[in-house]
Amino acid sequence: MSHKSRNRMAAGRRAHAPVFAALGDETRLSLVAKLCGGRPCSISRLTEGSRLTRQAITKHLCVLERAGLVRRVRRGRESLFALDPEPFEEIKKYLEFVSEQWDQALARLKSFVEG
Amino acid sequence: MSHKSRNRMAAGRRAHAPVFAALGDETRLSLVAKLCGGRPCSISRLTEGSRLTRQAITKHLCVLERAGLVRRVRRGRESLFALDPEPFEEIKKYLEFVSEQWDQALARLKSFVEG
DNA sequence: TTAATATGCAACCAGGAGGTTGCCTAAGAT
DNA sequence: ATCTTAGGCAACCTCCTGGTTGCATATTAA
Repeated sequence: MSHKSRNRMAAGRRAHAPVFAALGDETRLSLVAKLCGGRPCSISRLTEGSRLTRQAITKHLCVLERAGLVRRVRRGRESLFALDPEPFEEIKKYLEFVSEQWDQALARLKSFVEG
Repeated sequence: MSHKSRNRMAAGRRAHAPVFAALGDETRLSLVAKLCGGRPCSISRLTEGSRLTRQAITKHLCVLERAGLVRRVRRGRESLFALDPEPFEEIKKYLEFVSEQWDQALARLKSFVEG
């Protein structure tokens, strides 16, 4: 692997780790699921049906926001949150890259064994 | 959305959250990157070039192992670790599902506005 | 104006995560 | 048999995380 490629991968790690971390929590995954509906939701609305406090949900939303997975826009007295699909696409590409590397490595090992 | 579908999604969250969490750390992503090479690596080998202790790396490997991202096999006095691509595929599918839901929701909103 | 709703802010707490050190055991190498 | 290397185990520390409660503030509704 080239130096450039290695640096790119290291940069990718720094960028992707927070996104993975933000998704690494059941509560936050359920928030993401609710926001998949397409229409922005207020904090109160997102808290409905949860056993957690509004503040707990707020914190989780902040985590998602810091990771860029969600955007907040203030409307009147409420904070509306909506999904941002871009980071999802990013880490999907990253996972595809990992799979690809893995497959190529296996192919090399196979040809080495056979050759 | 149907009840079945909702239950399936909740089960998916329970299954996927730990995987995302395991990937939500730069050190562990770099370990994954090294293991993408295809050949199993010992703990000492994976520690080489890191500023962390062998024990720290061991802990990270245990996290990856608990999440199913990595498999350990003992050979002589060393523990060899290899990637398991299956969980990667799983969360990739999950991300694709999220994107899909999002796109469909957007399409519905669009037709609602236009109609 | 007054009441109700939606949110923000801060303090606080328990537990877990990431990391270190020290010591012990097992397996190769000489 | 002895030395060296790879790894496991446990204690310990610090900081972050997930969660709570209490109170303050800004809108909206009556």
